[in-house]
Amino acid sequence: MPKGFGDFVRKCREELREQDERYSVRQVAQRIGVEPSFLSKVERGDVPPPSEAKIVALARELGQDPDVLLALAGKVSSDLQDAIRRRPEVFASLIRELRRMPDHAVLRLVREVRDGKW
Amino acid sequence: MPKGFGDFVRKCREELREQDERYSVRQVAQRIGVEPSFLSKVERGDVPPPSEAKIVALARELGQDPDVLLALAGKVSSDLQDAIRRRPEVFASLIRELRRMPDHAVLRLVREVRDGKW
DNA sequence: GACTATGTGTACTAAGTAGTACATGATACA
DNA sequence: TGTATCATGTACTACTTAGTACACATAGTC
Repeated sequence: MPKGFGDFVRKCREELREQDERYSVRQVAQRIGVEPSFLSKVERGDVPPPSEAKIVALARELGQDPDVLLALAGKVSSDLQDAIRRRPEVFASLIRELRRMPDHAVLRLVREVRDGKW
Repeated sequence: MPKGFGDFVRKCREELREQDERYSVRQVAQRIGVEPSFLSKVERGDVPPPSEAKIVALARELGQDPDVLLALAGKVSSDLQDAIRRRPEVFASLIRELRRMPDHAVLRLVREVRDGKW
């Protein structure tokens, strides 16, 4: 783990804390359902990032995109994995094809699909 | 694991074996770099599917699509996961958008991208 | 100056992952 | 009839995951 996860979480939490006392390690830990010492170690990169469920809870708590936080933790949301596993050839070829495309190209694709031309 | 993985591997291997003696548990195990007893247990669902590397080697050996075999094992190829992790928002929205689309729609998309219209 | 909250250090654990090593009994063949 | 090959059963292990439990030192506060 390239240590980005813990730093990011700590930064987010401390920023929120400037406005609201309820964003201490202890209180956030309690709200997402882990021990304070564990969250402390996670933030300092002392232990690897927690499970997907806790990361999603943390993202909620910090007002961050769960997929981004999961990515920082080196993970991919299990519902995305499910989608790929259900149709491996299709999604594998799609992702490999788009891997090297710039963001705006992929996003244009998303919008076209969403606008029902398919 | 819904037990499909082992059965599928065994079926593939035994089919190949009708033509070629070299597809015994022992010899295949040796070629993919595991103990025969381990492959035997894998095929019978006695233990969970092996690591990604072994599954890919097995797919090669059996002439199967690695992504399909990985999917049967409940996994997603790590290079696909990497692609998603590098741009979580983009790929997450893309996959969630396409999740409920029929195969032919997604494949048409793949072809259009490949044909450089983007 | 006792009380409380805060962040952190130490020690431990239960379950899962990914196999190896070796022994056994059956089968084939020469 | 030995020997080589086959599939499989039993036992064990090192590593990782995902945390808990509790003690500790510090800082504010009533």
